[in-house]
Amino acid sequence: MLTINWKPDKESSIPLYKQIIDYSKDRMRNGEWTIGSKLPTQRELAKIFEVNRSTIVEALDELKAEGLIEGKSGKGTSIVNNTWSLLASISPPNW
Amino acid sequence: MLTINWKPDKESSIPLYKQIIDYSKDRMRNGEWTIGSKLPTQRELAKIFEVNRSTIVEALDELKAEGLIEGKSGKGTSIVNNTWSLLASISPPNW
Amino acid sequence: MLTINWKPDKESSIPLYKQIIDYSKDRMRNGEWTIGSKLPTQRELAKIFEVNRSTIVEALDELKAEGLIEGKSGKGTSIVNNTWSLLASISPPNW
Amino acid sequence: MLTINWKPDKESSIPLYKQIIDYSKDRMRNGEWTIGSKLPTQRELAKIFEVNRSTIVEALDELKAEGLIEGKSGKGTSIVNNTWSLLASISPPNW
DNA sequence: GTGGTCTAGACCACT
DNA sequence: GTGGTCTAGACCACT
Repeated sequence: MLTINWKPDKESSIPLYKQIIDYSKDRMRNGEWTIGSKLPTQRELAKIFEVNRSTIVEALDELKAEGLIEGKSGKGTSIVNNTWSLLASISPPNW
Repeated sequence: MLTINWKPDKESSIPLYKQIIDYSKDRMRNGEWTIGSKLPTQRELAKIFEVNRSTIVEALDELKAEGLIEGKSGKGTSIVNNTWSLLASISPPNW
Repeated sequence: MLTINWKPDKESSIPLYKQIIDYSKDRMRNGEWTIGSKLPTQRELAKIFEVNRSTIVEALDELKAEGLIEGKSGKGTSIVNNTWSLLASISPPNW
Repeated sequence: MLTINWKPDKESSIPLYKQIIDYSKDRMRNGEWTIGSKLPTQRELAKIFEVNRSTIVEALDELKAEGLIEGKSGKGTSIVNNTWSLLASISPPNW
């Protein structure tokens, strides 16, 4: 299980769910969140980040849509990392 | 009639109507917009600032509420400046 | 113009827009809000009730759907009361 | 789950939420959306129609008020069709 | 000026 | 997970 000691900035003009997405991607890029590792449950994440669980759902939805994580009902959410997607969001390749 | 060559920044995270309020207060503080001078019509302001007229109405509403301007139906809007109000919004007096 | 000195209860489990609908219907039933009288503007109601204008719009939408009020762009909202509709919503007649 | 391949026309002068209401009623009239079938989630509909979820909610609110659909927290929205209501909105009977 | 429409974002209740 | 509620902000049409 991943450990997290960070909170989104509620004063920031960047939406909470986007801050969470960015934070998660950073962790994956850094290799801190490796493929196969499991995320805390949505309820736990909500407590850790001190946001509503719906905000967590919104962030995870996007990460799922980008193929970075995978959630199976009742089995938690895991990193299925996709290096290409992450690289692409930094700077597009010039092939 | 006052001349204006400034536009709010549509990319800013500061709401358009707030940028317009701030800009107006600055002009009054600077003494560029003196008591008694008339503002362009709402429609003209909308064109000048490149925003919707409703956004102008919203900004003028607040300036009116603060007693800085006064609008009479069919007679345009004029500065009735209130130095105290403006000072107050910089730093509160310590009486 | 109707005078209002009431605010919805933000702590209540009843949604704000529903409290506003109920309050409005009560005023009409009591005959305090008579046919033809004009409501304050949506923006004023928002200030009076200390809610967002969207919440006002949501409440007025329902009253409109029930044929109790009528809103005209640029001309405000008026009571067009329908006694039958109001009675029906208290208790169904037993004919 | 119902399949949808249609989008409201953003250029139309008919409000988006009204287009969505009309489209939905047509589907029900045609018998394509049968009683008991489930609609996609509000968030999915928003993506499909390329509008904000609030616009979806506005449309569903009306369909709900007309008794055509029913939404249950955490359980999605289903068609509870009311043929009379639909017929009535095409042309009133001449009894 | 004002009602109407729409977007973006967030939280809650209930499952 | 999903419907329901609410806020803040902006634009448009019509007067």
